[in-house]
Amino acid sequence: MADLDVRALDGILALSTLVTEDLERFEQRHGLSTARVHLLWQLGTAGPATQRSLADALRVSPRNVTGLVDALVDSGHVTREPHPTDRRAVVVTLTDAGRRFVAQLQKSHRNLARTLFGAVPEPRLAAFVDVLDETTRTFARLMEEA
Amino acid sequence: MADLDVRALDGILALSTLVTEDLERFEQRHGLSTARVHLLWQLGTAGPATQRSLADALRVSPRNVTGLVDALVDSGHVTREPHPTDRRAVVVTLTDAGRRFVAQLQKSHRNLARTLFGAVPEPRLAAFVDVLDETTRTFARLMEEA
DNA sequence: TATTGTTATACTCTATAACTATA
DNA sequence: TATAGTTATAGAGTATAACAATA
Repeated sequence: MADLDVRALDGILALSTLVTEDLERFEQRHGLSTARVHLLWQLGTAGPATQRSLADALRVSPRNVTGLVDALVDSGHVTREPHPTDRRAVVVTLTDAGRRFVAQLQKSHRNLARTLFGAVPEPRLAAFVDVLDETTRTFARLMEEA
Repeated sequence: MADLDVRALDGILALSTLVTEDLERFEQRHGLSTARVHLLWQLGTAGPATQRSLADALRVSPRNVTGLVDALVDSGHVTREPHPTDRRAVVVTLTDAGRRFVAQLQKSHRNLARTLFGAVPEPRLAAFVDVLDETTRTFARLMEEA
């Protein structure tokens, strides 16, 4: 049996893989890819945005955002609107269909959380979240230093 | 503050993202992509394999394996050897450089586990791993049913 | 001058289908 | 007939560089 810390890391990755696969099935049922769903999720949580700010938020190139927005305009999930004051920029906005999709995704996310952790007693789950939070903060700090 | 189960799920995904980014930096330092590293990792843990069995293990198409092996032969990490009994098949084997890379990757993995979880007291970490294991088993079972 | 977004180009990962050699 | 792997083709995601319009 591997060390406890390696088992913890492998466990995180295994569970994350299962969750990701579940998300991909959700995406496929809606005919959307992970990259496009990321963009929709970003719009859903942060509101309408220029392509430049989307590129920064998603940490991809502006050229990449052009392609993703093209596809999402074609599929009817977003629209390009003129920026009110900067005529170089466009504002990408969710359509009704886009908002419905994001709402379904959020609901699916909550359902998954309940399915996964609903049976874990509250004190154990609270301790679990604590370890997760501490570890994430520690790691983020270490990565900034390096 | 979101429900505890949603916080647990989001925490898993956030930590997994950080770990994945760390792995990608490691890969880039070695001039390898995630897909190629998966194949090397598979060879490192399960030993030499035919392309067909690699396609099954990685759950990608045989055609995809051809491309990945082509690239890894070019970069000197694997070789194609004739199959001892089946002249249709090739056996993909790690070179010395491939084995060194996998060994470094495993070492980096262990170091990361220690960095992440080394400061967590053993009883808390054991409880953490228990929740992780239970949740993963529950989820895997549910997905098989569906 | 600097910034926003697009066109041009290219690379990787991925898939399916048709094909060859072998089982 | 069935299987292992390759060639042919295609599409998505990603990147950089050059460019046009605007700030």
